[in-house]
Amino acid sequence: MKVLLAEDDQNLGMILNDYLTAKGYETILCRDGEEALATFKKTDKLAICILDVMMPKMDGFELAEEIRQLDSEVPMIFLTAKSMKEDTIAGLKLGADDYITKPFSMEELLLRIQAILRRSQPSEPKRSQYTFGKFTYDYEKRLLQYDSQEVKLTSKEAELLKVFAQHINQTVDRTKALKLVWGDDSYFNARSMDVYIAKLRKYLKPDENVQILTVHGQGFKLVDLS
Amino acid sequence: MKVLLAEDDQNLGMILNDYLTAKGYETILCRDGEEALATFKKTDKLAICILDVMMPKMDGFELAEEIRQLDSEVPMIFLTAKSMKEDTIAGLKLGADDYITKPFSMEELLLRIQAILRRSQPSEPKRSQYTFGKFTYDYEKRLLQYDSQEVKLTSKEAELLKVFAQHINQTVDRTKALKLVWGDDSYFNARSMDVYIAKLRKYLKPDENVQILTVHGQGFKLVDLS
DNA sequence: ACCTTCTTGTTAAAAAACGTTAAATCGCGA
DNA sequence: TCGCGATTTAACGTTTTTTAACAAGAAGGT
Repeated sequence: MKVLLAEDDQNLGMILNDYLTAKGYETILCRDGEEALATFKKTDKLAICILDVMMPKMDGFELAEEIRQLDSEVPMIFLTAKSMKEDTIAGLKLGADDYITKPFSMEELLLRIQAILRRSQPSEPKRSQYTFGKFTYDYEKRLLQYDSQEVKLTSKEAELLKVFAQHINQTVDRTKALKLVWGDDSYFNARSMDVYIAKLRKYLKPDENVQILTVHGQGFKLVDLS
Repeated sequence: MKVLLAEDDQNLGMILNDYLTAKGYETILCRDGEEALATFKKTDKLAICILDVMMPKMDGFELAEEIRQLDSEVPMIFLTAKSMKEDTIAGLKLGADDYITKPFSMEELLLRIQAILRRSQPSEPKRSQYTFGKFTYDYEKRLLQYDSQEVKLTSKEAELLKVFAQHINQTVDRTKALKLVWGDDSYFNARSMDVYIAKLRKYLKPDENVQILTVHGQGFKLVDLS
């Protein structure tokens, strides 16, 4: 179980790191917000993020916002210096699942982590195989199958389809998809994505119950109506 | 899913409000017992009430009693200042479903809300198909059908029609519709909505028994007279 | 009833977003 | 380096949404 730990205080960082490691978590400790964001982008299957609010370069709130853009599911816990009401409000608006004020005991933090993970567990496990309509899509193999037909996808096609498959029947924001697949959302990447949307639609044509709908001004939605 | 929130502490009120809103609930925050009771009376389909015990004008217990008079079903959770045994006992007598002592984590409250809602409502499957008059409307497919005709709706058209379809024969406030479809209710969005109302009316013309009536100064109402 | 003010209806034009196709460029293995 | 598939850029077409302007309707005061 991977835990992202963003804490600039060397001392507290080490303590948390050691404690959570001892409890069986695989922790990744980052010393500032930017480092944490970079780590988040390149780390798969993070179970939870524990973010200090006060950090150099990028504070916990900015960090949380960026992370939410990339992943609307991953739970986050804030570490706040005092019981600052504004802090907790700001944090909760960003979709934090909990917050804990310093000083706190390790047990307390652990309990909250466990409580949150217990709940977020039943949310579908990260697969690499998806089905929608009459299709089977294997992300690892980059293979989209229908009846006995199969199409080999390129890496961008595969990444993009994975994003939609993971959010089936939910609209995925353009910027979110762009950040997940292209890393950032520039104008040209956006146009590039439009081209790829067209490609995916072509692949999905054989089953009319599966469609990529566009939500104008917002994003796209892979719907399965079968 | 509507949640009535009765909490006089401005700060905690906002935190709860924001958190639950972020989690997808439609919260209505009231600052005292009387306001909460008034709100309860005029609000339809409340899923659950979260009541602070200590409040001005009317405390949580009185409020609970009044609410029970009006609705013997609606679940209630009490927020108590301390782990006061008498409080919890008194509350439970009034038909409370749960109580939680301050301070508590958001996570904890959410879990309890979910637990109660899970058992009080076998989670009705969310429809995406509606019928009114001779029409069939499928929100997911964005398809409005009449006889053998069918119209493909744009995303805004689809969203707006869904809002009306979900409140058939009830008037929907302008601001409510605006917030649901456009995200906020600015002047320009309001004018935009008027344009869309016209579009929907055009689509609905084939069946004169189905109409979008305007409730001047308030909103619109989709009526089905057949 | 008449006037005023505010709200809503209607239509057209402007602007923004998205779709499609093809050409240009990139990157990598032969 | 060449070739080739993958990806990006460009150009142009289409659709959706917003904005504007004006007409019509409703509400309230005199």
